[in-house]
Amino acid sequence: MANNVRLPLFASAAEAVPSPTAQTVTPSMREGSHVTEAVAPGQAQGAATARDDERDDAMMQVGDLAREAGKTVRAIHLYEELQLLRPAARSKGRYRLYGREALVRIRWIGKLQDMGFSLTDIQTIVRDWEESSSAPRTMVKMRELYAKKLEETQAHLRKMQMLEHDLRASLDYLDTCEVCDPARLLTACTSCDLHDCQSHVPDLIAGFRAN
Amino acid sequence: MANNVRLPLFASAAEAVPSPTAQTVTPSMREGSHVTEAVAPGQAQGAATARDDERDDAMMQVGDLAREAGKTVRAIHLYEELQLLRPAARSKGRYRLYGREALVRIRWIGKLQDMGFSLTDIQTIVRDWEESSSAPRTMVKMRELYAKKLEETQAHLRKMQMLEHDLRASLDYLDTCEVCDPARLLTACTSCDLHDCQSHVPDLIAGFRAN
DNA sequence: GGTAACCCTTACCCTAACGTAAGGGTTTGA
DNA sequence: TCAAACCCTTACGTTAGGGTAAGGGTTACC
Repeated sequence: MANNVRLPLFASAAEAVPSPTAQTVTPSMREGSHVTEAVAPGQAQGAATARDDERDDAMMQVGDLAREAGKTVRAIHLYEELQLLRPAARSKGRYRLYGREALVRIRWIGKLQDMGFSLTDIQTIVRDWEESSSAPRTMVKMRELYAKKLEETQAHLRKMQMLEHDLRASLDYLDTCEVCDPARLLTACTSCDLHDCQSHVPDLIAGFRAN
Repeated sequence: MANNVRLPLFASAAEAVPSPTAQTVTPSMREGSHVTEAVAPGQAQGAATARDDERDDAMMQVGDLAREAGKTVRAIHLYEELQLLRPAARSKGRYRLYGREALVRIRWIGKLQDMGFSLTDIQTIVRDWEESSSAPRTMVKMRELYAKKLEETQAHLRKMQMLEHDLRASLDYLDTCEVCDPARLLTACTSCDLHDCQSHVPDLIAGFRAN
């Protein structure tokens, strides 16, 4: 489970506000379609199949899911290819159909990615889960994973906080420059004495001319 | 300057503890070598050329610099190719030679990367700096850049803190699993009532079975 | 029954930041 | 004067997470 990789920072597209161009965003498919329910292997079978069509669990097709999850259809296809996500069913014409848990799943994937798990890492997690032969043992395993990730996350937070501090220091430093004569060149900066903490120029400033 | 890209999280190799296999880490090159000083264009020329060989500013070659900066030689070559870093001089045999400012520069690059700037972004920054015709105007420009990045960084921090929270919640939740009977299967979890906050299973847990 | 808006599968494309290898000089210490 | 340890340039390889396009069905609605 490869660590030491650059992590996501400004990526995940939150919730994706439904674009105003799609006024008639119908759930695309009426309830009465012929549908082949994909019974999850090894799961309780005849549980609750027919009696749950009260709310908004009308089965989405992939485009709807993508919109709601703030992902692209391609991404969802990819997750499926990697066995991270399975459509709950297929329509007569082989359209993928999803229930609301798919949203939970996709958000879960997104959060894991944001924490720095690669899709390959997530594949491993999913496989481990599916091959589980003992609930508590699997849970403890997952706990360890999360515990480790928590530490990494905290380390990352500390690092980012230092960067935040560096940025603030630089902004402070640069504030002074506004009173400088626009005719001056950068070469004059070395002998500038306008800045408060003369002694140590912030790293993010020093880097500019260290070449 | 492309925003919305996944940011580095656990990447940069800090300071790279000099590996114990390299006991004889000599600065590799005696002082008296024939060296062509690369006079930075447009910089003060006959400033301090001969009278600064007291300390440890003996000119490093690329391997030394790499070690001290915790980067690979390849990375340094790349930075040079992208015009982000220039060797202070070359030896007679065309070896790159660097002073200590190169370290400042590399660390600067690293911090910018960690904040989410791509090398291409940094290229732009460097170009802007080098083409500057007014110190304060350039400084203000850089300030704006940093100000924007500070906001992004803060947003990222908030996000990561939420993830940290999610992780903690999951760890709490999973604590309970240790008292479970190892013979139980995951399918039994749906009817488990051992967890404290029964009502909402944490996202990072719910995701496991939402498939 | 026609058509716009979706969806399906397959498959090649793309970028960033290096990694790695090849073929050949350079330095330095024994 | 020789070898180990560096370094140089050039250039192709790699990985992750999708993007995009092609060719061809499906659905829903009029």
